Formats: sequence, structure tokens, C-alpha cells
Amino acid sequence: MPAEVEPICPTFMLNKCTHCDARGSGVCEAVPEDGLTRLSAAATALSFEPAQRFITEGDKAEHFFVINAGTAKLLKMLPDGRQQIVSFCGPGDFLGLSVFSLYSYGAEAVEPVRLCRFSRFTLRCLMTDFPAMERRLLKSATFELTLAQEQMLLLGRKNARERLASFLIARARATGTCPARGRPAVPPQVALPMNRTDIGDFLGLRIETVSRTMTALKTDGIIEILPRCGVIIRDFDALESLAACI
Amino acid sequence: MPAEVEPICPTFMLNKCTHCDARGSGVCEAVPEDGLTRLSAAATALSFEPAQRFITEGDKAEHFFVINAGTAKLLKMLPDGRQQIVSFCGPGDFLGLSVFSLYSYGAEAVEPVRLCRFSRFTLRCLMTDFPAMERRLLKSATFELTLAQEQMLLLGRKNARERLASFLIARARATGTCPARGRPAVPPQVALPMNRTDIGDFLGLRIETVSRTMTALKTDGIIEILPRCGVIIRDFDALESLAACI
DNA sequence: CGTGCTTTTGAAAATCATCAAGTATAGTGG
DNA sequence: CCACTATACTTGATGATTTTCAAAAGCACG
Repeated sequence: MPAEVEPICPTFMLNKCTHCDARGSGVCEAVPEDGLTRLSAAATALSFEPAQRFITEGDKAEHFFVINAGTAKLLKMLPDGRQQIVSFCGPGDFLGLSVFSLYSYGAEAVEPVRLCRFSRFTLRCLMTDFPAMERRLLKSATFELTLAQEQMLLLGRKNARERLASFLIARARATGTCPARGRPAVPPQVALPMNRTDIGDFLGLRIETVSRTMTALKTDGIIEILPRCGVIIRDFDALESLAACI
Repeated sequence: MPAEVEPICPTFMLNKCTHCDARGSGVCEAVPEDGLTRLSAAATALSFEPAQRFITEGDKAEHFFVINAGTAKLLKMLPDGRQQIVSFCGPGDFLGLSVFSLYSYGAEAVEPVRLCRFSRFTLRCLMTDFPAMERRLLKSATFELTLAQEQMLLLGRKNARERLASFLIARARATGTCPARGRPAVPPQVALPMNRTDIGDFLGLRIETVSRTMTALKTDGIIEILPRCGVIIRDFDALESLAACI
């Protein structure tokens, strides 16, 4: 099903990781230059179209993934079909860690996704040989945990308006559209590759509520809704205070 | 403010960790026998009474903590006072990891808590010398992340009844009152050291809703409410199907 | 220029929050 | 030992926010 983007070709693989877009941002940055050959050989490059699933919740967790390009969503489902998106992932993000042997969430491409797949065994070997990689993974997991806790605060205690505001500001910061701290110089244009349903499933809201709340923010002059999946933040301060100090 | 339970006494410290209640369950289990002297010397034993705070959200993160006994809550606050408990911690649990240099959550004792405190620097040295400890921390963080994602599903997509059911079952499993998989032989008696407000702050509900929902579960014969902070699960299957497959 | 999909908008219903009061329980001091 | 107080918990009535159901509007694509 998934397209093998590049054939397993040692000569090509030799410097694949050195030219990777995610080199320097993801966990792979922890592997020193002289280990890249091994890293390249261990990786299987794959690509997925929107809505294609590459992790099924509950399946045996045999692989790890590092996103090179595009956006994916991680989601958990209830038996009756309700679903919660626990994270949107982009370039450099690492997926697939689990304490038990089963994936605790599913993963689907939102935008076209390119990623590298590693076997559980391979990663274990790499971690043993490159302790910096394990340290990098711990840092990554800790960061994810911090985000998850922030999201719990959002889901448990914020109203629809505050949730949307938090989401837009988090997106603007995560995509580098505006600085991590302080206010941006120009109105940030935030890309939203996911549809309204996905935003709702991430924020614990129904699609209608997302739509209504977006319209309300627009009406108040806080944001501008772009025709093709995006918004411009017109009043950053207002949005930030709505987000209630994310 | 916090009581120093045990004086810093090398002779006593020598085998303190060997006799620790949390030895074998927490991250300390990753330290081999011959490293326990160093671990003991690095630890400061502290104890806290209910409602005492030992981590303040936003403070400089200079310490790590391992709970030895009791229950603590980790919480995030909004400027207007709304709060969300992101986790209840018990013996063996590890607190204080953060990617940035500030604590992203506060921590308070729910029951009387005994814990060991380590400096950030000390832990770094221990991790360097005992790689198993770093591996154990990664496992721990990964597990926490899994729990956090389960909680996101609860907060984003479950109703009050399902939230309470999930909470009671998770508690029963976490405290070993009933097996991690399958149904218990006898009706599990679940201790709830936290008050209704805390349960509400954990489940994203108001205290009145928690109370009403508890009463409803009792009325339906699913649980029995014990006078002193606890419940007995009378109909485990009903509660589990309510929890919607946690 | 239809067709199918996503998004928006409207009206009614449901759930949970809020406000308010009452009950139980534990701890305190006479 | 018992009244008294403080705190936690429960219950009731009302209200607000969000969901649900339904339909219309926008947009992309063949």
C-alpha cells in the first residue's frame, strides 16, 4: 500500500540522511556524522497520501517513524467511533514509542507525508551505540508530555473560544510563523493543513462549534479566515489573552 | 517548611536505598546494587503533609523527585484560578523532568508524602554513569505519555458518567486492587485519597457533577460509596463498558 | 455546469455549570 | 461526652454552553 519512495540502494543510502530535511531537527540529529551510513541503511523511506493510515491503534508495535515532510495526526478511538486526536506531527517528529508491545494510537497522513521507518530492533541497537540518541529521545518524550499536559488543561478547563485561540497560537509557534516568546512583528499567517473535523477532534469540539467559533473570532476582528485552509492573526494580543496564557 | 525526615548521615544512608519502599518499582531500580551508596548520598529525603506544595509551576526546575510513599497531584493553573490536575502520583513515580528550565506544573501532597529529592546536576551524573537509569526514565516518560493520551481521550470525548467510570477503573488497576487485564475475582475496593474537588479537577468536571454522577452510579448498583474516601466496584463489567474500553 | 464534499448557519435539545441551600462528618474545646 | 464550628459533600433549581439535527451555502473537480 505505502509507496516505497526510494529503492533500498546502499550507494544512494550512503548519504541520504546527510541530505534529509529532518536532519538537524529530529532524533536523527543525535547520530554523529560517522553513524549516518548505518542510520541510512536502517531506514526505509515511505510516503503516504492524505487520509492514508500508517499506524493502526492496537497493532503490534514493530516500527518507529521519523517524519521528514508533511503533517500527520495521531488519534485514539472509542468503540462507538468517537475519536480524539492527541497530536499533529510534522518534520522531525518521532512516533511509535510504547511501553507495551502495542501501538496506543493510530496515525494518518493529513498532508502528503514522507517518513523514515525503523524496526524496533534496529532502534534499540542504534540507541546502544549512540547514547546521545537515547538522550534525544528522552528529551523528545519529555517535550511531548509537556504538550500533552498543556492539552489536558485545554480539554478539561477551557471553553470553545479559548480552545481555538490556544490552538491557533500553538500552531503559529510550532510552525515558526511567530516567535516562541513575545509577539510577532507582522500578522502571522497560520497554515491549517487539517480540516474542521480534525480541528474539532483535536480540541474536543464538534465541527459545528469549531466553525461557529472561527466565525465569531473573525467577526470580532481577531483573525482573518483564508479561503484555503489558513488564517491570519490580526489581533495577536487579543488571541493570546483568550488562549489564557498557553 | 518541608520536614527533613532523616539527617544526612552517611552510615545510615549507606543502605537507605536498599530498604526503600520504592526500590524495585521506580527509576531507582535501574541503579545496580553497587551504585546504591552514591544514589543514597545524592538523595535528600523529605516529607510533606496534605495540601503542602513541593513544586511551584513556573519556578526554576532545579530538582527531581521520586515518591516513596503517599499520593501527590500534579496540576496546571490558568490565571483566573481554574485548574487541571494532570496526574496523581504514587510510590515509584518520578517527577520534575522538563525540557525547558522551568517546571511546567505544580505538585502538592494529597496524602502525606515521603519522597527523595535529587538535584538536576546529580541526576545528570547518575544517568551518565548508569545508562540503565536513562533507559528507565525514557520508559517512564513514555508510559506517562500514554496515560496522558488516554486522559486526552477522556477529557475530549467522554461524558461525566464515562469519565468517572474510567477514573475508578484506572485507579483500581493503578493501585493493584484489580488485575491490569481481565476482571477481578472479588469486588475491588478502590481507595480515593483525593477529595471530590480533586477528582473534578482531574476529570474536567465540577465538584457537583462528580457528586451527582457518583450518586447515580451508586443508585444503579454499579458502585458502593464507602464513608471514608473510597468505593467498592459492585458491577465491574458495567463500569468497564461505561469506561468505554480504557 | 452539475456532483459531491466541506463548511457554515439555524433551531431545538442535552449536558454540564452555576447558584443556593441543606446534610454529613471530623475536629475542637468546654 | 457533647455541643460547636469548619469543612466536605450532597441535592435542588436554574442557566449557559455545547451538541445534535437539519438544511443551505461554498468550493473543487470532472
